[in-house]
Amino acid sequence: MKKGRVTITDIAKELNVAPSTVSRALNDHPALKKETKQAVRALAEKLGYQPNFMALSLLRQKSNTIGVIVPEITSHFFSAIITGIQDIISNSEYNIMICLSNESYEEEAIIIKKLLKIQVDAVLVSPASETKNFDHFRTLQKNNIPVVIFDRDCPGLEADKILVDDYAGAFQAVEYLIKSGCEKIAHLGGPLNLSTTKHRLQGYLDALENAKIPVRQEYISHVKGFSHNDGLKPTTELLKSSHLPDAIFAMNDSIAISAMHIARKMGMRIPEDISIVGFDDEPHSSYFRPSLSTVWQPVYSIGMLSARIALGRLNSDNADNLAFRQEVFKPELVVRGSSRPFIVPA
Amino acid sequence: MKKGRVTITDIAKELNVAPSTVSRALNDHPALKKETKQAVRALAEKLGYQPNFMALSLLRQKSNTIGVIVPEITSHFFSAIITGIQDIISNSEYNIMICLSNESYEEEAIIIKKLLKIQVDAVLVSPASETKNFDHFRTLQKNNIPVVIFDRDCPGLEADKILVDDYAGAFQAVEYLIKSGCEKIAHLGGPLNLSTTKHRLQGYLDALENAKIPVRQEYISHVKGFSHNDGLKPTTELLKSSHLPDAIFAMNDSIAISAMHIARKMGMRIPEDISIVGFDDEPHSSYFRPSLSTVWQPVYSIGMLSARIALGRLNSDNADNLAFRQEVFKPELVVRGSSRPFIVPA
DNA sequence: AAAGATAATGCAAACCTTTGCATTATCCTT
DNA sequence: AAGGATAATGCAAAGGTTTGCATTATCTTT
Repeated sequence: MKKGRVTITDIAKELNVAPSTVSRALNDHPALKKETKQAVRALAEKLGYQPNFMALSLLRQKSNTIGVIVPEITSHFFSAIITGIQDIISNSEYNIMICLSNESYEEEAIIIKKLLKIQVDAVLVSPASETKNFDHFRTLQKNNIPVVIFDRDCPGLEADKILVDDYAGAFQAVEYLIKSGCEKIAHLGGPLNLSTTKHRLQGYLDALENAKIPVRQEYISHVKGFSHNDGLKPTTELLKSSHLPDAIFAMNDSIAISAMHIARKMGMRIPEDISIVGFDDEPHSSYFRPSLSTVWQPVYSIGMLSARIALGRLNSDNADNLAFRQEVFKPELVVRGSSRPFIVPA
Repeated sequence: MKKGRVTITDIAKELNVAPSTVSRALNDHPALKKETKQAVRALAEKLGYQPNFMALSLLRQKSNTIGVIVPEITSHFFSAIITGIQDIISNSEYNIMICLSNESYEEEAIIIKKLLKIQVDAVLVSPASETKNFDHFRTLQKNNIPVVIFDRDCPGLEADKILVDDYAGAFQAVEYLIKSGCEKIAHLGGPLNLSTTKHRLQGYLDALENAKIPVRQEYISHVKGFSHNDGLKPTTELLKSSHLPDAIFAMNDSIAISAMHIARKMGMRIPEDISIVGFDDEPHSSYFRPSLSTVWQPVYSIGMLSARIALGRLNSDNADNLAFRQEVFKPELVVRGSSRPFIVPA
């Protein structure tokens, strides 16, 4: 008995042919007798031959692996994007390697070194909230590894980008709040160096200005994290202020939920006393009471398109000179019970 | 200029030594002059030498990759487990490859073929709900790939297993409902071939029997999926019945949430008219109103332990003859607002 | 200084597959 | 039947690294 896997050489020996012949038979090379091909294939089948992936990788200098870097995976937002990516990539010859930066620049840099080491063929990345410098992404590009940025933009970095029009989403949400009669609209925002939260803030500001409502700094707070617990303290402080807001536009659903929680705890009625609008439209958001008004994003599509673009870069030979693509998805306001109704006039 | 990456041979040529010497220098082989080592290392550093991962893989016949198969990733449950796995593996020499079976046996089988093809060193898997036959996992084992099963058991399969005592969790939950005064307790269960939901059902049944409460078949329904929407119809039917239950024990939080939703829609008060208890303790569950009583599971620990056990198998040489480990975590009942209070007598 | 011991390095195979080029076998044509 | 054309297959390198064994260089000892 031979040890280990069946190799092309095993088949060659048994058939008294050269390994190259076996290789050609399995790859359907034209200059080969039909009988030879059939004999080789039959034996390969019989022995359960499986090509050695590592040998192939070494030969082609190609790992057939695509790296995906996300800040975290426990929120629905990123897990849904990843599902979209998976669904596209799993139908290709590539495998994906998911890495978590935990919103840390340092971890992100380490991940990139790791991906460089295993020689991934492409990288999809949504940068950590801490990340301000993008040279590590440029390092990938210098090594001829295409980089696709999704959701969170990297200003100044030349790369394919799949983004969401956070500005428009925020503007729309705040405009709606204003039209529904709110005047004292607060914003629970996120880190300022993150494109998404920065644009949401800008949308908020411009919607106010557009309606000639003066901006009040005490209505704007910047939440440290992105999960429920992170929103509790800022909301509490906001609602303890002497100038009580009549609406809160939160940077995401989790924060909006914790705002709802605190507001109710303080005896406020939603939406009668205060309207609350989130961002993301997580699946459970519609099950809260009242159900959460929010801004929907096409998460699954973001994932799929990012993956498709990466595959496109990998499959076309002239990929390098192709201009970078930048796609911006439109989010959509979903009005539910946590904000006052407002019927758009015909 | 040389093309492509710097190799060990490039360094060797420039220093007029053999590639083997360079290799030994970089690996700190004892039989090498200090000066040689230093010279090699200096040049390697200067040229930015990076060992070729594929060549190493080929040589060692080892991909340094661990496959992880989960049914889905959008629920908090699996994404938290994966985070636990990641946190352990990322500190090792291994990389992980996450694959989604979408609860499909067929996709699971395809994934395993793929993992076999890329020659992963180990596989962590939580089988799809459809999966009844485990031969594909045995195929992995036959190829000397350790398999670690987590959360969902595979009866009859010999492997390392990290499970949760779903039976105890369910029993505890239902026992509590009984003690809090509920008598007509319904169960929204899952697929019967899944160990987790089967054990939860059994815990429910035994808790009733233990309290001498007769089991009523019309109180037991089997939900097709695991997400909010899947629970709507079964709950509606349950609550339309002439024998209205005074409690619902749902197989997970999402289903419990949709049960809460429907119950309230039908005008029932929670927990006055009906108590509702879930399973999983997802982060947002405590933010619902009323907050959801549920059974907490140590998701992160499940992930970490699974990963540790896999690494253990890979690192010990005598791994094969080591007995399989089976660890069963204890879940914990978390009583919140969706069920009637009950103070345990001292 | 020569022999023997030891330290330092080189050679080549191994891991597995593909592929350009060389070679051999087969066939056709005159 | 011989020459040339063509069909079929083999050889060997390449991809990058490690490692057992062989070899060379250096040192020690008498």
